[in-house]
Amino acid sequence: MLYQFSSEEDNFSYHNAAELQKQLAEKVRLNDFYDQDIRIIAGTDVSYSRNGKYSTAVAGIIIMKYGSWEVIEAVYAVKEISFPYIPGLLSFRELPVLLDAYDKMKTKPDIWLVDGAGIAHPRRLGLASHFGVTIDRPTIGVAKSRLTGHHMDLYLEKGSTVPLRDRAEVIGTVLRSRTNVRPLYISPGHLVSLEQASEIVLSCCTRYRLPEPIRAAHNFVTRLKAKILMQ
DNA sequence: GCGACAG
DNA sequence: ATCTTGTCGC
Repeated sequence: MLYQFSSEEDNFSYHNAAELQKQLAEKVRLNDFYDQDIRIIAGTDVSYSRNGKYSTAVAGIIIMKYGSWEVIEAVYAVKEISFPYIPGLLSFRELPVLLDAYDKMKTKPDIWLVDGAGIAHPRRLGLASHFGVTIDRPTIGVAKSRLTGHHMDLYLEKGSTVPLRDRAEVIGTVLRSRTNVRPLYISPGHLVSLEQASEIVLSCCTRYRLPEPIRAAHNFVTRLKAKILMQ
């Protein structure tokens, strides 16, 4: 077997991993969309530092008050990972650390912004969807670049959007989160509709390209990693 | 066979 | 993601 989880027992070939994704993708729900007021929102990010064949991954989760962006809680986890980055299989690399951090949380956010794709994925199960189905909570995928699908050009003004399509199927929204910057690739992860996903992300964008929860999580893990590497 | 390719 | 210096634009 070519690739495996950090847990020694399970072997994972690309084929097996892809089949598992297809299975889990059937559990993704976008219709029973999230229809309550968002009060608490979470953002995730993972950063790495290389150690030869392995990598030390640091996953961070920031939980904040929606709108005021006041941080309520911040948790993190560190893990050695051997699963390589393979386009389409990112969740097998990042999910274990992310779930370790998740286990440390006290607060229960209404919805999650995850760094990576949701259903805008070859088998409709990007990291945000995989994570969402696993914890059975609403998630939205926020990717800084395109994994799959195609789209037209969009206006340079903040707030402009264009659908992201795979053939005839709409799998996400390309969103200009700030004027004159590269757009974000938004797709529902789990328990949110496609329309809501981009609306919610835009509502989290202040004066930066990244929505506040993701930006905070990114800053968090970046600083954490520097601190951890010093010891 | 040749490109494309989240983080 | 990470490696890396200066540099162009709002």
